[in-house]
Amino acid sequence: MGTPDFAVHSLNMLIAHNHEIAAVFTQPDKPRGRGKKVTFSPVKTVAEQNNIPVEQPNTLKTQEAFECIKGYKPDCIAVAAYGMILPNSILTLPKNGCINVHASLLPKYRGAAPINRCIMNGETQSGVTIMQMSDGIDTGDMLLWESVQIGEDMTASELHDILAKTGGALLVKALDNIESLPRIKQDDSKATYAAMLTKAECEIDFNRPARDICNFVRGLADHPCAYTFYEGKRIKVYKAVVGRSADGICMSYNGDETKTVTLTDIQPEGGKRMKATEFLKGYRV
RNA sequence: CGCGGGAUAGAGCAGUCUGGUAGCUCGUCGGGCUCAUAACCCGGAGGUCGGUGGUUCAAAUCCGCCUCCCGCAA
Repeated sequence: MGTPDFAVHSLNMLIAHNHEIAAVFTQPDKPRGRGKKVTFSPVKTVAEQNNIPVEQPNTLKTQEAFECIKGYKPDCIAVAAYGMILPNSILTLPKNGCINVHASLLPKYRGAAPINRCIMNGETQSGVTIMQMSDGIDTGDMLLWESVQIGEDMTASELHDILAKTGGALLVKALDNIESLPRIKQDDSKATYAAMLTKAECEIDFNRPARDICNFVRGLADHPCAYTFYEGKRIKVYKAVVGRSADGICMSYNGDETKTVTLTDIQPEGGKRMKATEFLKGYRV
C-alpha cells in the first residue's frame, strides 16, 4: 500500500526481488493538477505497468474494504506513505501483520512530514525505519533501520530520494526475514512528532537567525517550497545561503547581519525557476 | 468548462490599454582607460516579437483559433 513517489521505490524493489504481490492499494484517482484532470498516483502507474491488480478504496474502515483485503489472503501488508489510516481489524489480519516504511529514525519524527521537518530543524542525520504497525501514529515496534547522513546543503528532495531508495532496500530485507527479526520497542519518552506541512507555514520569516532561514528553505525544497512576497507576487525560494553574497538577493532584517541571508535560486509567480542573479537583471530590485 | 500569470536578442524584463523606425539591464565581441578589477568609457553583432488566420495603408500592439510554460486551488 502506498501512493507517492516515495512508495514507488519500495514497490519497485519488491518487484525486482520477485516478491509475490497479490495487489497494490493506493489512493483513489482524484482531479488534480491545473485544469481538473484526473491523474493516477505514481504507485498506480507502476503497478499497472507490471500488471499488478490495483485497489483504490475511499476508506479502509468499511466492512467492504476489509473483505476486499481479506480476499487477497495476504501474509503481510507493506505500507509506504499510503496516506490512509488502517483500522485495527486490518492490522491484525495478515499472519505477519502490517509493516511500514517510515522516513526517519524512530521514535523521532513520527508523523506525516519527517523528511522536511528534520532538515528544517537542522538535523545532520536521519534515516529509515521499518516497523510493525500498531495503533497510534508510527508508534509500532521497530524491525530494521538504517541511518543516513544529511549533507550541509542537502535539500528535502535530495534526502527524500535517498531515503526512498534506502527504504525500498530495507523493506525487502525485512520481508525476507519477517519471521525472525526481533521487534524492538520504541522509547516513547524520546518521541517527537513531525506534523503535516501547511502552505501557510511555508512563508519565510526573515526575523529569524540566518541559519534557521536557510534550513527552512532547504527543508521545504523543492516541494512544497518556501516562499515570500515581492510587490504582491509570490516568489518561491529554492535555495538560500547565510550572509551576504554576490550570487543573489540579499535579505537583511532591520540591517541585522545575523539575520542576513542571500536568496540564490528563486521562481517568481508565473515564471520559471531561475538564478536570483537573473531575476535581478530584469526586475532591477 | 475551477481561478490566474506568461511566451519579445544568449539570459532576465519593458513596450500591448492609446496600431506608425524594436527598447532596457546583463552577457557576448572589438576598442579605450587603469598597477589592477565582477569597475568605468566608446563601439559592434545578435530578434520570422510562440504558431496561425483575420481587420488595416500599416499589427509585438486590435479580433479569432492553436501550441507550450508557470502560480493558486485540489
